[in-house]
Amino acid sequence: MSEIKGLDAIDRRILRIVQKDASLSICEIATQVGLSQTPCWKRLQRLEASGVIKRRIALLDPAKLGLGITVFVSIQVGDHSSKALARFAAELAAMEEVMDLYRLAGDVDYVLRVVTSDTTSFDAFYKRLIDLIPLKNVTSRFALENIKSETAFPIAG
Amino acid sequence: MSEIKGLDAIDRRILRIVQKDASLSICEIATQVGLSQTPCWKRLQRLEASGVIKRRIALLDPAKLGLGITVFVSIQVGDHSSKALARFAAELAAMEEVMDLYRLAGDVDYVLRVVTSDTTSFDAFYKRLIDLIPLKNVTSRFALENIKSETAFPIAG
DNA sequence: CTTGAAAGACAGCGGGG
DNA sequence: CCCCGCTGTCTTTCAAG
Repeated sequence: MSEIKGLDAIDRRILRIVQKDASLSICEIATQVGLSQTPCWKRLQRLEASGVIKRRIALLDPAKLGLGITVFVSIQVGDHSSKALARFAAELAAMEEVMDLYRLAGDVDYVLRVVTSDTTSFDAFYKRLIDLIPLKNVTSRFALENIKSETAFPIAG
Repeated sequence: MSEIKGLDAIDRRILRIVQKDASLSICEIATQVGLSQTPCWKRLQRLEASGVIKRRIALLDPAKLGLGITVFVSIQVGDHSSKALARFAAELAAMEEVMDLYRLAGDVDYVLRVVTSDTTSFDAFYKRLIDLIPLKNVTSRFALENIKSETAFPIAG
C-alpha cells in the first residue's frame, strides 16, 4: 500500500518537483521523471484537475517586505458556545496579519501565526484581537529565529 | 514613508498578484497593474534578482496526499548551552515531518508544526524527537481544524 | 514610460507506432 | 507508453518614440 489515492510513483515524483520549483518547464520535469513531454503534461493536467495541485504561487521574502515580526498567539476562549466561536474564527481569519489559524485539541483552543512589520503594529493587532470576544487567556510568543519554513509536504513512496 | 525598501506602488501590486497566483502570464499581470508587457516583465526580473521573489512553487493539498495530521509541538529545553542547541535545531530541521520550526522568546524555546499521515507516524516522529537531546518539557497539541493557512504576506501601501 | 515587431521557446493538441 | 509535427500563445529582446 505505497499508493496514495491513485498516485503512482511517477505522479509523486512530479509532485515532489513542482512543490519545490514551479518555474520548471514541462520538458525539464519530463526529463527528470523519465517521461516525454506529452504524458508528463497529461499527468500534470490530471493532478491539477483533481485538486492535488491547488495552485501555483510566488514565495516572497518577508524581511524584504519590511515584515520582521512573527508571533505565535495561543488563545483559550472563555465560553465555548459554537455560534460565537464561528464568528470569532471568521473575524480572525479575515485579519491580514493572521497567516495561519488552527483550532486545537487540548488546553489551547486556537493558535495563530501573526506576521507584522514591528511591535507597534503587532500591538495594534493585539488590541483588535482581544476586543473581538471575551477570552480566558491569550499568550503571545515572539519568534527570535525562523529555523525552517517549509511549504513542500513530505511525499512517501 | 509608504515605501518598502525601494518598492513603489506598482511593484507592490505586482507582488500582491504573483504571491496569490503565479500561473498568470506577464500579459495578464501587466493589464492588472496598468502597464504594458515590457516594463512589467522588467519589474518582475528585478524583483526576482533582488530576492524579493524567492521562488515559484506549487501548493499541494495535504489531505489528498494522505497527510491528515497537523500537530504543534512546544519544546522547553533543559540546558541552554548553545553548542548542543545548534545541533538540536539542525537535526530537527532535517526531519521531513517538521514543516515549520521557530525559536521563541519566553517560556517555550521552540515551536514546531509537524505534518504526518496518522497518529502512528506522529508517534514515531515523537520518539525520534525526544531521543535527540534531554528536554525539560514537550507538549503536543493536535490540530482539529485548519481555519486559515496563508502564504501571501500582507503588503502595505 | 509607451508601441510594435520579430525570434525563439513552449504549451497544447492531433496523428501514428 | 513513445515520437513527430503542427498551431497558437507567451516570453524575451530589440528599435523607436
